[in-house]
Amino acid sequence: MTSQTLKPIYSIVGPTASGKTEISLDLALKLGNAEIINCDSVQIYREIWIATAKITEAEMRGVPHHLLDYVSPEINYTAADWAAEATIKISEVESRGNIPILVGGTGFYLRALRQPFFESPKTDEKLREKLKSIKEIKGAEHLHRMLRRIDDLSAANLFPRDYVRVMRALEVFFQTGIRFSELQPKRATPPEFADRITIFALNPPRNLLYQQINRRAEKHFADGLVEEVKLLRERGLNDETNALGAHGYRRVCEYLEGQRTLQSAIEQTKQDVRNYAKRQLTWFRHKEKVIWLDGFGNEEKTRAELWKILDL
RNA sequence: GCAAGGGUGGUCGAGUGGUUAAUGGCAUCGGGCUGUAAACCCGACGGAGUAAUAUCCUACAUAGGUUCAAAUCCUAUCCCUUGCA
Repeated sequence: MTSQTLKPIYSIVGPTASGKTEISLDLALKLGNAEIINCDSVQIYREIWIATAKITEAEMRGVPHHLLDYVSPEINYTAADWAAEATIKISEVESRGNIPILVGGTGFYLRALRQPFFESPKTDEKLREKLKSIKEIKGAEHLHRMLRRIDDLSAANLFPRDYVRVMRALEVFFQTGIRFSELQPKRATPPEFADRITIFALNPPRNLLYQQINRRAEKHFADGLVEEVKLLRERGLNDETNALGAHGYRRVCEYLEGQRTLQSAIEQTKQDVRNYAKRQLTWFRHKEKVIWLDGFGNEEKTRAELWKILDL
């Protein structure tokens, strides 16, 4: 089969605030038979709107959107959960004769889809709580020492303070009795469609991107981010959830707890998002084979470049 | 005007005669990351130079001085903060 006859799947990635939504929507409209699948780890959550820059019904202009705004914010969703859902969505879209476009900034999710994880158990929340309290009391390094005793190889590959990964390795062992390092080489086979995905990555000039991020953070606060968080908390949503851990939300929580001023919450949010954007770029530079589009997604020249590549 | 305390690298902030471009935080840049990923973690970070060393510059408000040696002590000047007028 040549690339001409393969059914294409497109993906638009890039740092936050680079204009992924705009360009992917236009791509979908130009293709005429495309459906968008969200690939952003925070936009999946319901009820958190303002600081996620979620597209509205009206803005979708008739293009079907999937895996958007569908998970309850109490749930701590994972990359594996998303990958499983996305796999199903892709086949559904294609069975309708349509083209899937994966859009979002979470490189790790995209990777979980294209190169699935090895077989390992779901998170045991109770166990995680237990490990967390050990970390609080004895420090991250103590967890690393525990890991060294049961799985020296994994421990050697992880920094002592990287407790998120150390905890996962410990959890896998406690839940299965098998060392994480033994499981790790047992890669699952990639899905059939993995090689059919063409990834485009937006790459606006760094300084302009940072400016855009700052403006957007200001706007989110002006649009009532604080009120949104207040409502969610009044409804009993815990600050510890992934959903409230998102940029902006976490800083508003701190503000509402009296730990910082409103102004400092705004400034820190800007900073968080800028740092995040840089990490996203690092990911796409090294982890995925992407076609770079220099510029914002809402710029004419960026679009023109994409249409040219796709011969549209 | 008087009194007291200050002026340190992009920024905040330690240091208060003696390895050393100067602890640490932040920013910035680079990187890692297989079930928390908008998370978590690691590295570089005065300038020039080298593949890397070496080496050479320039630095703790400014100008002098003391000393073998000064961001650190002294003098003058400029500026800042607070208190009293």
